[in-house]
Amino acid sequence: MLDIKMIRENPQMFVELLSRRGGDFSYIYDMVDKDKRRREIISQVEKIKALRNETSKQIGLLKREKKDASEVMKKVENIGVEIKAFEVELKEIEEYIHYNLLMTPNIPGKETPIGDTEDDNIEIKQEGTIPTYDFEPIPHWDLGTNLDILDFERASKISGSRFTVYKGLGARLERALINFMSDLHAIEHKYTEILPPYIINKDSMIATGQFPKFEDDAFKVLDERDLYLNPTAEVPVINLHRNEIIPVEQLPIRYTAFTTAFRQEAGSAGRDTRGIIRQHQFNKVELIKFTKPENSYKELDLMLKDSEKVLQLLKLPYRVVILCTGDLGFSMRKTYDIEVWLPSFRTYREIGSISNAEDYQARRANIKFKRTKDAKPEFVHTLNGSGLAVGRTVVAIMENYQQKDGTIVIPEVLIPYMKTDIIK
RNA sequence: GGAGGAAUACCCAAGUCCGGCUGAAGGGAUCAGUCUUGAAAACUGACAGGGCGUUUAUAGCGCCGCGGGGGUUCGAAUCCCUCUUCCUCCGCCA
Repeated sequence: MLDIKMIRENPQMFVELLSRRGGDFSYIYDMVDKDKRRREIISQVEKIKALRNETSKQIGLLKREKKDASEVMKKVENIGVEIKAFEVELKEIEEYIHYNLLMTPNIPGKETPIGDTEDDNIEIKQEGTIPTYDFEPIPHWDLGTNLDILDFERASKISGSRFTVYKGLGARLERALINFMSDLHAIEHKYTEILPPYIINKDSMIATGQFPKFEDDAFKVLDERDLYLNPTAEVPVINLHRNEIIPVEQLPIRYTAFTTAFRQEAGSAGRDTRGIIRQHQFNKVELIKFTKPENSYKELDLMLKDSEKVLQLLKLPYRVVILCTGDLGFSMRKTYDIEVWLPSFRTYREIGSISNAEDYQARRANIKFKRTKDAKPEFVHTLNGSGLAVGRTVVAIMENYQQKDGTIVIPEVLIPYMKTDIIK
């Protein structure tokens, strides 16, 4: 979340920056007014409390000396009532401010281009050559059904729409990619591997920014506890350090985590209904970093390179874009999307997203570090990126490596994991 | 699922029955110093942090803080309610 202290210094600047995302943020001014009232009340209440503490101490002294304290006690009797009245108002104001801060997205960074839709994203690089075919490339859902490695019909029997059964070498391809990506990041790129819980509490969802605004996107566990299915490894892994002061020598912390992610896709009805591009359940290998503020953009670019490496090794053509303000995620200051070429779509599709939240999530999650033993704690910067979405990588391999006879050649780096060089 | 027990500062731990000189004893670890060529030992000293408010201020002062939240009271680590986590035993289970 944003810092109310900084907002009150310059509210119009925050309103202007937030408006770049689209929407009305004029309520910020009201928050600043409420914050002023909040501080007034605190000053008053604390004066009264100081008096009460002092007087109570006197009562204690008198009683210990077996003296009569009833007169002094009468004097303070009503102090509690007075405090309570102030605290009712204070609580109301604080809840208002806190809720609005939770509902307010991050301000876009300087390098985030202003725009409304993904059409305003800026392409910064293309890599790999788009393959040409002497036949009409077919979409992955047909390839998968023909090869009997993806089973959509039976998946809907078991679970419903937007679920898929992987079968035979299809299942092995998914598993091979999970291992290939995890090995690359954990062993080659030196990220510490994490295997987190997939069921997550509400505090964690609030800390990374999913809640309260996007509660509809999560699968809720039917249980008296407030528990939800993991929507992305970003949530459990950032929350590893919630309410912690990280020893400065540990920074930067780099984690990689394979998780299965679950999403309602509530706002995507009718989009990508065929195939496995958009599923309620999908696998992802994620990269997460905690850094000092001054290093976060350097680490962001390194993270982008680590993600790109997956596609380079798989020899898949892709491009990188910078998301514009209208496409930027709620908690993020700056985001790169990696988009892979899909022949049957004749376009690039998102396969990974690499973002810097700066201190936005750290402030929500209360994650700090101290430069020295006596220094004041500062918020870390949090970064997260895909490394990559596994299901979409399966799609990219199937489509880009398809042959005229309907078979799929396995990329060389995956052969040790697949124990075969072709799916037929 | 059943029956008990516990949560105090970096760690261990006293205090909780019987509320007030406990804003938290004591020990360990750590840091600094004395001694030493250096180190160890011994001795001396420091050692609650974090948030909030006020403020030019990482100075002062104040408020909060003994697992979290709430309550009783002039006053709560101590009493009451509630939640969470951990431990022991029984049952069940991959």
